[in-house]
Amino acid sequence: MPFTAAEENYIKTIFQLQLNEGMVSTNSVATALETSAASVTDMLKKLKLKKLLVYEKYKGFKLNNEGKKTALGIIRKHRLWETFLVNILHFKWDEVHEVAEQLEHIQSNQLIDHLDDFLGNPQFDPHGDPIPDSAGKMPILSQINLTKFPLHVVGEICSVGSQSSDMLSLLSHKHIEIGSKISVEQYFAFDESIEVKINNKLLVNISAKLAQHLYVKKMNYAS
Amino acid sequence: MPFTAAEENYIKTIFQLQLNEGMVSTNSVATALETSAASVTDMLKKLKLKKLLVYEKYKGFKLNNEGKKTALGIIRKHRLWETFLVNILHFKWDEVHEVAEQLEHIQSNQLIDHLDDFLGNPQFDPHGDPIPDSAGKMPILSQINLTKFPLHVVGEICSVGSQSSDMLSLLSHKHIEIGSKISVEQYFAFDESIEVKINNKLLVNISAKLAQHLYVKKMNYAS
DNA sequence: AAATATTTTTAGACAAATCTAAAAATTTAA
DNA sequence: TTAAATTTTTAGATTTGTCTAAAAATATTT
Ligand SMILES: [Mn+2]
Ligand SMILES: [Mn+2]
Ligand SMILES: [Mn+2]
Ligand SMILES: [Mn+2]
Repeated sequence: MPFTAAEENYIKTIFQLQLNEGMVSTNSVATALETSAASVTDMLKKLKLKKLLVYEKYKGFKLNNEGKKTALGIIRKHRLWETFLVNILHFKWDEVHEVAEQLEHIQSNQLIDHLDDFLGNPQFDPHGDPIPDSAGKMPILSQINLTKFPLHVVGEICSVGSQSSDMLSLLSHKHIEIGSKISVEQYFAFDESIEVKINNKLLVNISAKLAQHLYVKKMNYAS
Repeated sequence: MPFTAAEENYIKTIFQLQLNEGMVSTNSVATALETSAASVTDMLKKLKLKKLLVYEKYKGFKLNNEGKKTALGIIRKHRLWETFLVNILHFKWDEVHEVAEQLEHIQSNQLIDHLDDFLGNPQFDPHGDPIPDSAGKMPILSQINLTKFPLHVVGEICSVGSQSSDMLSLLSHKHIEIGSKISVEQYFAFDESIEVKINNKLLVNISAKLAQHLYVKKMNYAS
Protein backbone atom coordinates (compact mmCIF):
# COMPACT_ATOMS: atom_id res chain seq x y z
CA MET A 1 0.00 0.00 0.00
CA PRO A 2 2.75 2.55 0.52
CA PHE A 3 4.86 3.07 -2.57
CA THR A 4 8.42 4.32 -2.99
CA ALA A 5 9.12 7.68 -4.59
CA ALA A 6 10.48 5.88 -7.68
CA GLU A 7 7.34 3.78 -8.03
CA GLU A 8 5.13 6.86 -7.61
CA ASN A 9 7.00 8.75 -10.32
CA TYR A 10 6.44 5.87 -12.74
CA ILE A 11 2.75 5.56 -11.81
CA LYS A 12 2.13 9.26 -12.31
CA THR A 13 3.97 9.33 -15.64
CA ILE A 14 2.14 6.30 -17.00
CA PHE A 15 -1.18 7.85 -15.96
CA GLN A 16 -0.46 11.06 -17.82
CA LEU A 17 0.73 9.23 -20.93
CA GLN A 18 -2.31 6.94 -21.09
CA LEU A 19 -4.70 9.92 -20.88
CA ASN A 20 -3.80 10.65 -24.48
CA GLU A 21 -2.77 7.32 -25.95
CA GLY A 22 -4.72 4.68 -24.04
CA MET A 23 -1.89 2.17 -24.29
CA VAL A 24 1.59 3.23 -23.19
CA SER A 25 4.97 2.14 -24.56
CA THR A 26 8.19 1.41 -22.72
CA ASN A 27 10.08 4.05 -24.67
CA SER A 28 7.55 6.82 -24.00
CA VAL A 29 7.94 6.29 -20.25
CA ALA A 30 11.73 6.13 -20.58
CA THR A 31 11.74 9.43 -22.45
CA ALA A 32 9.38 11.12 -20.00
CA LEU A 33 11.39 10.03 -16.96
CA GLU A 34 14.76 10.49 -18.66
CA THR A 35 15.79 6.94 -17.88
CA SER A 36 16.66 3.82 -19.88
CA ALA A 37 14.11 1.51 -21.46
CA ALA A 38 15.66 -1.35 -19.46
CA SER A 39 14.86 0.41 -16.19
CA VAL A 40 11.27 0.88 -17.31
CA THR A 41 10.92 -2.82 -18.06
CA ASP A 42 12.30 -3.63 -14.60
CA MET A 43 9.78 -1.34 -12.93
CA LEU A 44 6.88 -2.63 -15.03
CA LYS A 45 7.44 -6.11 -13.64
CA LYS A 46 7.26 -4.72 -10.13
CA LEU A 47 4.13 -2.68 -10.74
CA LYS A 48 2.46 -5.65 -12.40
CA LEU A 49 3.33 -7.79 -9.35
CA LYS A 50 1.72 -5.13 -7.16
CA LYS A 51 -1.38 -5.32 -9.39
CA LEU A 52 -1.33 -1.70 -10.52
CA LEU A 53 -1.22 -2.31 -14.23
CA VAL A 54 -2.10 -4.55 -17.10
CA TYR A 55 1.04 -5.55 -18.92
CA GLU A 56 2.11 -8.21 -21.37
CA LYS A 57 5.61 -8.09 -22.66
CA TYR A 58 6.10 -6.44 -26.02
CA LYS A 59 2.38 -5.53 -26.01
CA GLY A 60 2.38 -2.22 -24.12
CA PHE A 61 0.61 -1.57 -20.83
CA LYS A 62 -1.80 0.66 -18.92
CA LEU A 63 -2.82 1.28 -15.33
CA ASN A 64 -5.82 -0.62 -14.01
CA ASN A 65 -8.36 1.03 -11.68
CA GLU A 66 -6.15 0.59 -8.63
CA GLY A 67 -3.24 2.15 -10.51
CA LYS A 68 -5.35 5.09 -11.70
CA LYS A 69 -6.61 5.71 -8.18
CA THR A 70 -3.05 5.73 -6.90
CA ALA A 71 -1.96 8.10 -9.67
CA LEU A 72 -4.77 10.53 -8.87
CA GLY A 73 -3.66 10.58 -5.23
CA ILE A 74 -0.14 11.58 -6.25
CA ILE A 75 -1.41 14.19 -8.70
CA ARG A 76 -3.67 15.59 -5.97
CA LYS A 77 -0.68 16.03 -3.67
CA HIS A 78 1.48 17.54 -6.42
CA ARG A 79 -1.11 20.15 -7.36
CA LEU A 80 -2.08 21.05 -3.80
CA TRP A 81 1.58 21.63 -2.94
CA GLU A 82 2.01 23.76 -6.06
CA THR A 83 -0.99 25.81 -4.99
CA PHE A 84 0.49 26.21 -1.51
CA LEU A 85 3.84 27.31 -2.92
CA VAL A 86 2.32 29.92 -5.22
CA ASN A 87 -0.62 31.20 -3.17
CA ILE A 88 0.91 31.09 0.30
CA LEU A 89 4.69 31.17 -0.09
CA HIS A 90 4.64 33.47 -3.14
CA PHE A 91 6.65 31.28 -5.48
CA LYS A 92 6.27 32.03 -9.17
CA TRP A 93 4.55 29.34 -11.20
CA ASP A 94 7.73 28.37 -13.00
CA GLU A 95 9.56 27.80 -9.70
CA VAL A 96 7.28 25.22 -8.12
CA HIS A 97 7.59 22.10 -10.21
CA GLU A 98 10.84 20.67 -8.86
CA VAL A 99 9.87 21.18 -5.24
CA ALA A 100 6.37 19.76 -5.75
CA GLU A 101 8.05 16.78 -7.40
CA GLN A 102 9.59 16.06 -3.98
CA LEU A 103 6.67 17.10 -1.77
CA GLU A 104 4.21 14.84 -3.62
CA HIS A 105 5.97 11.82 -2.04
CA ILE A 106 5.37 12.80 1.60
CA GLN A 107 3.20 10.08 3.12
CA SER A 108 0.42 11.43 5.34
CA ASN A 109 -3.27 11.58 4.56
CA GLN A 110 -3.80 13.89 7.51
CA LEU A 111 -1.25 16.31 6.10
CA ILE A 112 -2.75 16.52 2.65
CA ASP A 113 -6.33 16.82 3.89
CA HIS A 114 -5.40 19.62 6.31
CA LEU A 115 -3.45 21.35 3.55
CA ASP A 116 -6.45 21.08 1.26
CA ASP A 117 -8.69 22.69 3.89
CA PHE A 118 -6.14 25.40 4.67
CA LEU A 119 -5.98 26.31 0.98
CA GLY A 120 -9.79 26.47 0.80
CA ASN A 121 -10.23 23.23 -1.22
CA PRO A 122 -8.99 24.75 -4.46
CA GLN A 123 -10.27 23.22 -7.72
CA PHE A 124 -7.35 24.22 -9.92
CA ASP A 125 -3.60 24.53 -9.45
CA PRO A 126 -1.52 27.58 -10.47
CA HIS A 127 -1.13 26.19 -14.00
CA GLY A 128 -4.90 25.83 -14.38
CA ASP A 129 -4.86 22.03 -13.97
CA PRO A 130 -7.72 20.44 -12.03
CA ILE A 131 -7.00 19.10 -8.53
CA PRO A 132 -8.55 15.69 -7.71
CA ASP A 133 -10.45 15.53 -4.42
CA SER A 134 -9.69 12.92 -1.76
CA ALA A 135 -11.90 10.43 -3.60
CA GLY A 136 -10.01 11.00 -6.86
CA LYS A 137 -12.74 13.03 -8.55
CA MET A 138 -11.59 15.95 -10.71
CA PRO A 139 -13.63 18.85 -12.02
CA ILE A 140 -14.12 18.37 -15.74
CA LEU A 141 -12.45 21.07 -17.65
CA SER A 142 -14.10 22.06 -20.90
CA GLN A 143 -10.99 23.67 -22.22
CA ILE A 144 -10.03 24.03 -25.82
CA ASN A 145 -6.60 24.53 -27.25
CA LEU A 146 -6.19 28.11 -28.45
CA THR A 147 -5.32 26.86 -31.95
CA LYS A 148 -8.86 25.44 -32.18
CA PHE A 149 -10.74 28.39 -30.70
CA PRO A 150 -13.23 30.11 -33.04
CA LEU A 151 -12.69 33.68 -34.25
CA HIS A 152 -14.10 36.68 -32.38
CA VAL A 153 -15.36 34.66 -29.40
CA VAL A 154 -14.21 35.82 -25.98
CA GLY A 155 -12.71 33.10 -23.82
CA GLU A 156 -10.64 32.91 -20.68
CA ILE A 157 -7.11 31.53 -20.41
CA CYS A 158 -7.48 28.62 -18.01
CA SER A 159 -4.36 26.53 -18.31
CA VAL A 160 -0.89 26.38 -19.79
CA GLY A 161 0.64 23.26 -21.21
CA SER A 162 4.18 24.05 -20.12
CA GLN A 163 5.83 25.34 -17.00
CA SER A 164 9.08 26.59 -18.44
CA SER A 165 10.30 29.96 -17.29
CA ASP A 166 10.96 30.83 -20.95
CA MET A 167 7.23 30.53 -21.55
CA LEU A 168 6.38 32.43 -18.38
CA SER A 169 8.50 35.40 -19.36
CA LEU A 170 7.04 35.42 -22.86
CA LEU A 171 3.50 35.39 -21.48
CA SER A 172 4.19 38.09 -18.96
CA HIS A 173 5.71 40.22 -21.76
CA LYS A 174 2.45 39.85 -23.66
CA HIS A 175 0.41 40.60 -20.50
CA ILE A 176 -1.23 37.19 -20.57
CA GLU A 177 -1.96 35.24 -17.40
CA ILE A 178 -4.42 32.65 -16.17
CA GLY A 179 -7.83 34.33 -16.07
CA SER A 180 -7.05 36.79 -18.84
CA LYS A 181 -9.87 37.28 -21.35
CA ILE A 182 -8.85 36.48 -24.89
CA SER A 183 -10.37 36.43 -28.35
CA VAL A 184 -8.80 35.34 -31.63
CA GLU A 185 -9.08 38.17 -34.13
CA GLN A 186 -7.13 36.91 -37.11
CA TYR A 187 -5.31 33.85 -38.41
CA PHE A 188 -2.20 34.11 -40.60
CA ALA A 189 -1.81 31.06 -42.79
CA PHE A 190 1.78 31.82 -43.71
CA ASP A 191 3.32 31.05 -40.29
CA GLU A 192 0.18 29.84 -38.52
CA SER A 193 0.45 32.69 -36.07
CA ILE A 194 -2.66 34.38 -34.71
CA GLU A 195 -3.57 37.83 -33.58
CA VAL A 196 -5.48 37.92 -30.30
CA LYS A 197 -7.12 40.59 -28.20
CA ILE A 198 -6.29 40.47 -24.48
CA ASN A 199 -8.82 41.72 -21.92
CA ASN A 200 -10.77 43.43 -24.68
CA LYS A 201 -8.11 45.94 -25.50
CA LEU A 202 -4.52 44.87 -26.20
CA LEU A 203 -3.82 43.29 -29.61
CA VAL A 204 -0.87 40.89 -29.67
CA ASN A 205 0.54 38.30 -32.05
CA ILE A 206 0.95 34.72 -30.85
CA SER A 207 3.15 32.15 -32.57
CA ALA A 208 1.77 28.72 -33.46
CA LYS A 209 4.08 27.16 -30.90
CA LEU A 210 2.87 29.36 -28.07
CA ALA A 211 -0.78 28.88 -29.04
CA GLN A 212 -0.31 25.11 -28.81
CA HIS A 213 0.48 25.53 -25.12
CA LEU A 214 -2.46 27.74 -24.20
CA TYR A 215 -5.89 26.44 -23.23
CA VAL A 216 -9.04 28.54 -23.20
CA LYS A 217 -12.59 28.08 -22.01
CA LYS A 218 -15.60 29.94 -23.37
CA MET A 219 -16.89 32.62 -21.05
CA ASN A 220 -20.24 31.60 -19.61
CA TYR A 221 -21.40 35.18 -19.43
CA ALA A 222 -21.58 37.86 -22.10
CA SER A 223 -18.31 39.54 -22.91
CA MET B 1 26.77 18.65 -0.92
CA PRO B 2 23.30 17.16 -1.14
CA PHE B 3 22.82 14.27 1.27
CA THR B 4 20.44 11.32 1.18
CA ALA B 5 17.62 11.09 3.71
CA ALA B 6 19.46 8.20 5.42
CA GLU B 7 22.64 10.26 5.75
CA GLU B 8 20.68 13.21 7.11
CA ASN B 9 19.01 11.08 9.75
CA TYR B 10 22.41 9.84 10.95
CA ILE B 11 23.88 13.37 10.97
CA LYS B 12 20.99 14.75 12.99
CA THR B 13 21.08 11.89 15.49
CA ILE B 14 24.85 12.14 16.02
CA PHE B 15 24.51 15.91 16.55
CA GLN B 16 21.89 15.45 19.22
CA LEU B 17 23.86 12.72 20.98
CA GLN B 18 27.08 14.69 21.02
CA LEU B 19 25.37 17.71 22.60
CA ASN B 20 25.33 15.75 25.83
CA GLU B 21 28.24 13.36 25.58
CA GLY B 22 30.84 15.08 23.41
CA MET B 23 31.99 11.78 21.94
CA VAL B 24 29.41 9.42 20.46
CA SER B 25 29.41 5.62 20.37
CA THR B 26 28.29 3.27 17.62
CA ASN B 27 25.76 1.61 19.88
CA SER B 28 24.12 4.85 21.01
CA VAL B 29 23.44 5.78 17.38
CA ALA B 30 22.19 2.28 16.63
CA THR B 31 19.77 2.47 19.55
CA ALA B 32 18.57 5.97 18.64
CA LEU B 33 17.93 5.03 15.01
CA GLU B 34 16.66 1.53 15.82
CA THR B 35 19.17 -0.05 13.49
CA SER B 36 22.10 -2.45 13.83
CA ALA B 37 25.56 -1.45 15.02
CA ALA B 38 26.94 -2.85 11.76
CA SER B 39 24.82 -0.43 9.74
CA VAL B 40 26.11 2.45 11.84
CA THR B 41 29.72 1.45 11.17
CA ASP B 42 28.96 1.31 7.44
CA MET B 43 27.47 4.80 7.49
CA LEU B 44 30.33 6.22 9.61
CA LYS B 45 32.81 5.27 6.91
CA LYS B 46 30.71 7.13 4.38
CA LEU B 47 30.31 10.25 6.51
CA LYS B 48 34.03 10.26 7.28
CA LEU B 49 34.75 10.06 3.55
CA LYS B 50 32.45 13.04 3.04
CA LYS B 51 34.43 14.89 5.73
CA LEU B 52 31.53 15.44 8.10
CA LEU B 53 33.00 13.74 11.14
CA VAL B 54 36.10 12.82 13.06
CA TYR B 55 36.22 9.07 13.45
CA GLU B 56 38.80 6.47 14.30
CA LYS B 57 37.67 2.93 14.56
CA TYR B 58 36.92 1.68 18.05
CA LYS B 59 37.57 5.22 19.37
CA GLY B 60 34.15 6.83 18.99
CA PHE B 61 33.37 9.83 16.78
CA LYS B 62 31.87 13.29 16.57
CA LEU B 63 30.75 15.74 13.90
CA ASN B 64 33.26 18.38 12.79
CA ASN B 65 32.20 21.96 12.01
CA GLU B 66 30.92 21.04 8.57
CA GLY B 67 28.90 18.20 10.08
CA LYS B 68 27.44 20.42 12.78
CA LYS B 69 26.47 23.04 10.23
CA THR B 70 24.72 20.39 8.17
CA ALA B 71 22.92 19.05 11.26
CA LEU B 72 21.67 22.50 12.20
CA GLY B 73 20.26 22.93 8.70
CA ILE B 74 18.25 19.72 9.07
CA ILE B 75 17.07 20.64 12.57
CA ARG B 76 16.02 24.04 11.25
CA LYS B 77 13.86 22.41 8.63
CA HIS B 78 12.41 19.87 11.05
CA ARG B 79 11.36 22.52 13.57
CA LEU B 80 10.02 24.99 11.01
CA TRP B 81 7.84 22.25 9.51
CA GLU B 82 6.61 21.28 12.97
CA THR B 83 5.71 24.91 13.58
CA PHE B 84 3.85 25.03 10.28
CA LEU B 85 1.94 21.85 11.05
CA VAL B 86 0.84 23.04 14.50
CA ASN B 87 0.33 26.77 13.93
CA ILE B 88 -1.08 26.73 10.42
CA LEU B 89 -2.54 23.27 9.81
CA HIS B 90 -3.75 22.80 13.40
CA PHE B 91 -2.00 19.51 14.10
CA LYS B 92 -1.54 18.64 17.78
CA TRP B 93 2.06 18.63 19.00
CA ASP B 94 2.11 14.86 19.37
CA GLU B 95 1.04 14.37 15.75
CA VAL B 96 3.79 16.25 13.98
CA HIS B 97 6.98 14.32 14.56
CA GLU B 98 6.61 11.55 11.99
CA VAL B 99 5.58 13.93 9.20
CA ALA B 100 8.35 16.43 10.05
CA GLU B 101 10.76 13.49 9.92
CA GLN B 102 9.89 13.24 6.21
CA LEU B 103 9.53 16.94 5.41
CA GLU B 104 12.99 17.77 6.84
CA HIS B 105 14.54 15.99 3.84
CA ILE B 106 12.96 18.16 1.14
CA GLN B 107 15.83 19.89 -0.68
CA SER B 108 15.13 23.56 -1.40
CA ASN B 109 16.65 26.56 0.29
CA GLN B 110 14.06 28.80 -1.29
CA LEU B 111 11.28 26.70 0.20
CA ILE B 112 12.60 26.77 3.74
CA ASP B 113 13.40 30.47 3.69
CA HIS B 114 9.94 31.36 2.36
CA LEU B 115 8.37 29.07 4.96
CA ASP B 116 10.39 30.78 7.69
CA ASP B 117 9.15 34.20 6.55
CA PHE B 118 5.57 33.02 6.20
CA LEU B 119 5.65 31.71 9.79
CA GLY B 120 7.07 35.04 11.00
CA ASN B 121 10.61 33.78 11.68
CA PRO B 122 9.66 31.85 14.81
CA GLN B 123 12.35 31.33 17.44
CA PHE B 124 10.90 28.17 19.03
CA ASP B 125 9.02 25.16 17.74
CA PRO B 126 5.79 23.78 19.27
CA HIS B 127 7.79 21.70 21.75
CA GLY B 128 9.69 24.77 22.94
CA ASP B 129 12.90 23.82 21.13
CA PRO B 130 14.92 26.64 19.54
CA ILE B 131 14.91 26.98 15.74
CA PRO B 132 18.31 27.70 14.12
CA ASP B 133 18.33 30.60 11.65
CA SER B 134 19.63 30.22 8.09
CA ALA B 135 23.19 30.76 9.35
CA GLY B 136 22.80 28.01 11.97
CA LYS B 137 22.51 30.34 14.97
CA MET B 138 20.06 29.32 17.69
CA PRO B 139 18.64 31.42 20.49
CA ILE B 140 20.24 30.28 23.72
CA LEU B 141 17.71 28.78 26.00
CA SER B 142 18.40 29.23 29.71
CA GLN B 143 16.08 26.43 30.65
CA ILE B 144 16.35 24.24 33.70
CA ASN B 145 14.93 20.80 34.21
CA LEU B 146 11.96 20.94 36.54
CA THR B 147 13.66 18.46 38.90
CA LYS B 148 16.36 21.07 39.51
CA PHE B 149 14.11 24.11 39.87
CA PRO B 150 14.21 25.83 43.27
CA LEU B 151 11.19 25.85 45.61
CA HIS B 152 8.61 28.66 45.52
CA VAL B 153 10.07 30.38 42.46
CA VAL B 154 7.68 31.05 39.61
CA GLY B 155 8.88 29.84 36.25
CA GLU B 156 7.40 29.21 32.83
CA ILE B 157 7.15 25.84 31.09
CA CYS B 158 9.21 26.35 27.95
CA SER B 159 9.89 22.91 26.56
CA VAL B 160 9.04 19.25 26.88
CA GLY B 161 11.60 16.49 26.50
CA SER B 162 9.23 14.03 24.89
CA GLN B 163 6.58 14.15 22.20
CA SER B 164 4.60 11.05 23.06
CA SER B 165 0.85 11.35 23.04
CA ASP B 166 0.80 9.58 26.42
CA MET B 167 2.69 12.53 27.82
CA LEU B 168 0.50 15.04 26.00
CA SER B 169 -2.68 13.60 27.47
CA LEU B 170 -1.18 13.51 30.94
CA LEU B 171 -0.13 17.17 30.66
CA SER B 172 -3.47 18.28 29.34
CA HIS B 173 -5.18 16.44 32.21
CA LYS B 174 -3.04 18.44 34.62
CA HIS B 175 -3.76 21.67 32.70
CA ILE B 176 -0.10 22.16 31.88
CA GLU B 177 1.06 23.52 28.52
CA ILE B 178 3.96 25.46 27.08
CA GLY B 179 3.79 28.95 28.58
CA SER B 180 2.07 27.83 31.79
CA LYS B 181 3.43 29.46 34.94
CA ILE B 182 4.70 26.94 37.44
CA SER B 183 6.27 26.90 40.90
CA VAL B 184 7.49 23.93 42.91
CA GLU B 185 5.79 23.96 46.28
CA GLN B 186 6.92 20.71 47.87
CA TYR B 187 9.25 17.76 47.31
CA PHE B 188 8.38 14.26 48.47
CA ALA B 189 11.51 12.22 49.10
CA PHE B 190 9.67 8.90 49.21
CA ASP B 191 8.83 8.69 45.50
CA GLU B 192 10.66 11.85 44.36
CA SER B 193 7.37 13.35 43.22
CA ILE B 194 6.76 17.08 43.53
CA GLU B 195 3.77 19.26 44.15
CA VAL B 196 3.56 22.24 41.84
CA LYS B 197 1.29 25.24 41.49
CA ILE B 198 0.06 25.94 37.95
CA ASN B 199 -0.75 29.50 36.87
CA ASN B 200 -0.73 30.61 40.49
CA LYS B 201 -3.76 28.62 41.50
CA LEU B 202 -4.03 24.91 40.71
CA LEU B 203 -2.00 22.52 42.90
CA VAL B 204 -1.02 19.26 41.19
CA ASN B 205 1.33 16.39 41.88
CA ILE B 206 3.98 15.52 39.30
CA SER B 207 5.86 12.23 39.22
CA ALA B 208 9.65 12.14 39.05
CA LYS B 209 9.42 10.69 35.55
CA LEU B 210 7.19 13.47 34.26
CA ALA B 211 9.31 16.17 35.92
CA GLN B 212 12.38 14.85 34.12
CA HIS B 213 10.70 15.70 30.81
CA LEU B 214 9.66 19.25 31.67
CA TYR B 215 11.89 22.28 31.23
CA VAL B 216 11.29 25.62 32.89
CA LYS B 217 12.77 29.09 32.63
CA LYS B 218 12.68 31.70 35.39
CA MET B 219 10.20 34.47 34.73
CA ASN B 220 12.02 37.69 33.97
CA TYR B 221 9.24 39.71 35.49
CA ALA B 222 7.63 39.55 38.91
CA SER B 223 5.15 36.74 39.40
C1' DA C 1 9.19 -11.69 -48.50
C1' DA C 2 13.56 -10.47 -47.05
C1' DA C 3 16.35 -7.08 -45.26
C1' DT C 4 16.67 -3.36 -42.19
C1' DA C 5 15.45 -0.53 -38.42
C1' DT C 6 13.27 0.11 -34.11
C1' DT C 7 11.54 -1.31 -29.78
C1' DT C 8 11.64 -4.13 -25.95
C1' DT C 9 13.48 -7.46 -22.96
C1' DT C 10 17.23 -10.02 -20.75
C1' DA C 11 21.79 -10.58 -18.72
C1' DG C 12 25.00 -8.98 -15.83
C1' DA C 13 26.90 -5.29 -13.06
C1' DC C 14 26.87 -1.55 -9.60
C1' DA C 15 25.86 1.78 -5.62
C1' DA C 16 23.10 2.60 -1.49
C1' DA C 17 21.33 0.97 2.61
C1' DT C 18 20.24 -2.53 5.17
C1' DC C 19 20.73 -7.26 7.60
C1' DT C 20 22.94 -11.54 10.33
C1' DA C 21 26.75 -14.01 11.96
C1' DA C 22 31.38 -14.15 13.12
C1' DA C 23 35.79 -12.03 14.29
C1' DA C 24 38.43 -8.48 16.58
C1' DA C 25 39.14 -4.95 19.95
C1' DT C 26 38.09 -2.92 24.22
C1' DT C 27 36.23 -2.72 28.79
C1' DT C 28 34.94 -4.73 33.11
C1' DA C 29 35.22 -8.17 36.60
C1' DA C 30 37.11 -11.77 39.02
C1' DT D 1 46.20 -9.86 35.30
C1' DT D 2 43.80 -13.25 33.21
C1' DA D 3 38.97 -14.27 32.06
C1' DA D 4 34.46 -12.82 30.84
C1' DA D 5 31.40 -9.53 28.99
C1' DT D 6 30.55 -5.88 25.94
C1' DT D 7 31.28 -3.11 22.00
C1' DT D 8 32.69 -2.54 17.46
C1' DT D 9 34.08 -3.97 13.06
C1' DT D 10 34.27 -7.13 9.12
C1' DA D 11 32.44 -10.58 5.91
C1' DG D 12 28.99 -11.85 3.14
C1' DA D 13 23.93 -11.41 1.68
C1' DT D 14 19.78 -9.00 0.25
C1' DT D 15 16.66 -5.41 -1.72
C1' DT D 16 15.88 -1.41 -4.58
C1' DG D 17 16.76 1.15 -8.40
C1' DT D 18 19.70 2.07 -11.72
C1' DC D 19 23.03 1.26 -15.78
C1' DT D 20 25.25 -0.80 -20.44
C1' DA D 21 25.52 -4.21 -23.84
C1' DA D 22 23.54 -7.86 -26.18
C1' DA D 23 19.64 -10.67 -27.61
C1' DA D 24 14.90 -11.17 -29.02
C1' DA D 25 10.66 -9.51 -30.83
C1' DT D 26 8.18 -6.40 -33.62
C1' DA D 27 7.65 -2.88 -37.22
C1' DT D 28 9.05 -0.72 -41.45
C1' DT D 29 11.23 -0.61 -45.95
C1' DT D 30 12.72 -2.06 -50.01
MN1 LIG E 1 8.16 13.11 -7.87
MN1 LIG F 1 0.80 22.10 -12.02
MN1 LIG G 1 14.06 12.21 8.93
MN1 LIG H 1 10.11 19.62 17.97
